[in-house]
Amino acid sequence: MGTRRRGEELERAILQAAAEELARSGYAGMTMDRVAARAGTNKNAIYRRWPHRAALGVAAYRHLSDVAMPNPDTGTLRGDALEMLRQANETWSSPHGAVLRSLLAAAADDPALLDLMRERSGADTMDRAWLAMLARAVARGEAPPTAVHPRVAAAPMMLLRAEYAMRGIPSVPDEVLIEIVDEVFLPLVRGRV
Amino acid sequence: MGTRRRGEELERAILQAAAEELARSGYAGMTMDRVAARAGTNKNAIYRRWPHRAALGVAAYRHLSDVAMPNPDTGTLRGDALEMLRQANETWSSPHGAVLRSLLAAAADDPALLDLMRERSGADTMDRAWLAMLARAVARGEAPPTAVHPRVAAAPMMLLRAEYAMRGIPSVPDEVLIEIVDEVFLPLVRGRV
DNA sequence: CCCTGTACGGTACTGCGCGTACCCTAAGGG
DNA sequence: CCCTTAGGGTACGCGCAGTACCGTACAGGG
Repeated sequence: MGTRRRGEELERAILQAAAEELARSGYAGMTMDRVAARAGTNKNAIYRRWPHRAALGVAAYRHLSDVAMPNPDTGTLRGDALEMLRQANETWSSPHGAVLRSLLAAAADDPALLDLMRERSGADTMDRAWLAMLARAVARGEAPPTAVHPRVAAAPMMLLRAEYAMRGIPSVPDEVLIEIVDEVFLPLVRGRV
Repeated sequence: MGTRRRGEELERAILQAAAEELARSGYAGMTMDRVAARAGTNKNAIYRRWPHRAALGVAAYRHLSDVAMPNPDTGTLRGDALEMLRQANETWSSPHGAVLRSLLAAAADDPALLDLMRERSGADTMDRAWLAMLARAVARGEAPPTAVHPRVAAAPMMLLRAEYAMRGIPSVPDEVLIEIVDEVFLPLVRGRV
């Protein structure tokens, strides 16, 4: 048979297959044999590139997602915060987000996965976006300067994440996002004198 | 050999063995074979009582834990909140908490486990304790009446939980608890006018 | 244009863990 | 005292991670 794929081409095929398996069965259901079969190759070619399943999982996730970091500027702190949460909620509810959640869940029992996820998680970038948002609010006189604080910036996303962890999974209703902003985030900003 | 255990006695022995395995290796590392061996019996006796590993895991967890709900009354809102967080942190850092976290992690991939855990999580009781705490602060004139709100009450524990999810595992340092109280919880209470 | 090293493909195998089947044997109630 | 019931011993079947071996196509240098 003429064409035997090599190098880049094969690697893309494997990542594609792994991503499809992730989307279909989650990380727990992604088996090396099925990935190999779907890619039309065998486990050898996979293990020659990634040392274990966790590495492949993270690589496949990276392959299908280049998440654009949102940076809304609606003119009000409330509008910006709500927009950030809505975009995050949308991302995490999507099939793509299901993959991410599945990886995060698995990471709790798999230190290798946890390390791999931490660097790629984009949490830092997210925090910076929130801090920038707060700085703009301060510049507008909408918030006291003391509101620009890492814990304040990280709180809303953490609450949203905890909401996901508590409910089964699917999607957090918009009312919850509004409550997080109106009952927690804005009072918190206001209270930091 | 004269004595062959039956019924209640055997069941307690199995649960005890399962709890010890949970404490030693977490849920992911609790194997049916080892539980059977430690209990001095075989998998037959286990599967006759619980349909699958998840059921045994939850049953074993219940067997070794009747968590006392803390209800501190230090005289100040700050003292109460810090005490609640410290006790939660201690519980979750303990072997017992490790078991709980391990079960929760596994629950993300195992719907049966998730259902079993939800009823036993004690989240409601926890929220009530925080609301009572806030009500006392209001009575002392330490907080505005509007601060008594479910989202406010739930926020600190959610932040602590998110902190656990982010870091690898072991224990959240006390400084973080203090920051959650001083930089988030108290300003939040103050800002709810 | 051949020759050789390297990567791919095929396959088989170890090790482990869940869940099941089968058969023998001790308990203990009628 | 016997007969049903439940425990004990053991051996499976199955699926999956990761490894080993070997033959073979491909690329690139001579």
